[in-house]
Amino acid sequence: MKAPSPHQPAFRRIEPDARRLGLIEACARVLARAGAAGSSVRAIALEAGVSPGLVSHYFSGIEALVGATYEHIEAAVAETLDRAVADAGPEPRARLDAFVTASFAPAIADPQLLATWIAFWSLVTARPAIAAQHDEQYSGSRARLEALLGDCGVPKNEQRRAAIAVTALVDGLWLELCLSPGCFSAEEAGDIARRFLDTLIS
Amino acid sequence: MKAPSPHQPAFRRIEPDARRLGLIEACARVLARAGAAGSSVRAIALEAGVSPGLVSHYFSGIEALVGATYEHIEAAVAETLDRAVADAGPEPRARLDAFVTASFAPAIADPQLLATWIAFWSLVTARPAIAAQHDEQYSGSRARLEALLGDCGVPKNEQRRAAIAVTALVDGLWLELCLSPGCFSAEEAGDIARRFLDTLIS
DNA sequence: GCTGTTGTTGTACGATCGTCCAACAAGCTT
DNA sequence: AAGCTTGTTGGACGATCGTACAACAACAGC
Repeated sequence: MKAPSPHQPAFRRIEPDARRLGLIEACARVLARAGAAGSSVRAIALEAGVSPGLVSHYFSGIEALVGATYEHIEAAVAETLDRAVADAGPEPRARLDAFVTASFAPAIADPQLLATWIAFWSLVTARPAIAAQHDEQYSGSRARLEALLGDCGVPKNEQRRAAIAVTALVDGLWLELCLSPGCFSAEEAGDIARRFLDTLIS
Repeated sequence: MKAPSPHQPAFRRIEPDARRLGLIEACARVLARAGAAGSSVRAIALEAGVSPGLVSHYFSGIEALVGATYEHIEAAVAETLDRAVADAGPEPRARLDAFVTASFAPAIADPQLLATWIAFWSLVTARPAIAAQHDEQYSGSRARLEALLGDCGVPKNEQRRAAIAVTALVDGLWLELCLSPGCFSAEEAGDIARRFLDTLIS
């Protein structure tokens, strides 16, 4: 029943990097919509407007695709936070406040974003490569936070511990904000986090 | 090749509640070992030493089994924490310290325990019943913490916010401790949490 | 010991999973 | 315009999934 139109291409060839990106973004959308259990190769390929076989062609398996998706989303989150810090101006404490405030903005504290994290976390225990990827992401995130804290006068020998604490508090608030959005508001989460920063810096 | 021994029963009938519990504990072990993706009805039945059909007989589906497993594990965790608080004696601050310290003890901050949480979280977004179960667990946990904080002199109008903060910090530390155990130690996590309590109470 | 109840088994079923690969066609090169 | 490269298709494949159900057997009551 294909319409034998004069010459409508059945598909378009796309530059490999662009195709990879399209699959990664489709994976993120399916994870957000259907959760980890409903994110099959076929569902992702359909979302990307592509044949199922292409997933195997670009990724060694669906776990590799989830890993790449996590990496991509994490980079986007980090860029969003960095931009918020940059927009806050030169004052160190304002930059730190901007960091935690942006962590609870709608684009970040998004239940659908949590789906990608959960799918990734579910692989951390079993797959050493995924665990290494998580460690790298965590230490990178912590390093940025240590720099912000250092600018606010936190002594070097306390930066590591302070960064661990702030990361944990922000992540814990973020997680709960995603899991049950009605329990407390993003503003409240930001207030809690900023008040904690007061105790670290004063 | 079955040994036709004179009369070895092929199976034993067990009281329904005990059988339910056996399936729940088997589910927890499989989740811990194989993760959410590897926890099939067959794997759980094998772990429980039982036929696959029995799972359908006791639970409406595998999601219901995961929900019941979460409920069971969460109750066990709460009991462990309550016991630690009770063993700490009457002094309010010592009881609060015992609560956070126990939260990072090996039995609680266990990567295998995280698998149950992740499997459960992956259902929260899509299933309203699971979301309600999570909300109930969270508010119960927070209520216990509010009482401990109140005993330490935290004013009533600050208890809610303080409990949210402590829960988030402890959960964030717990999560990271499970995901990459080598990054920081349980003792360090306890120190961070107790120091945070100092700032809330003083 | 016999019988009735019912907890339990084991399998069949259709659906869906991830992976693979030969054939096809889009678009650049000549 | 013809050929070539290769990105892409689409279905086949075996494995595994969750569920349902008829047959069976363990155990209590008689």
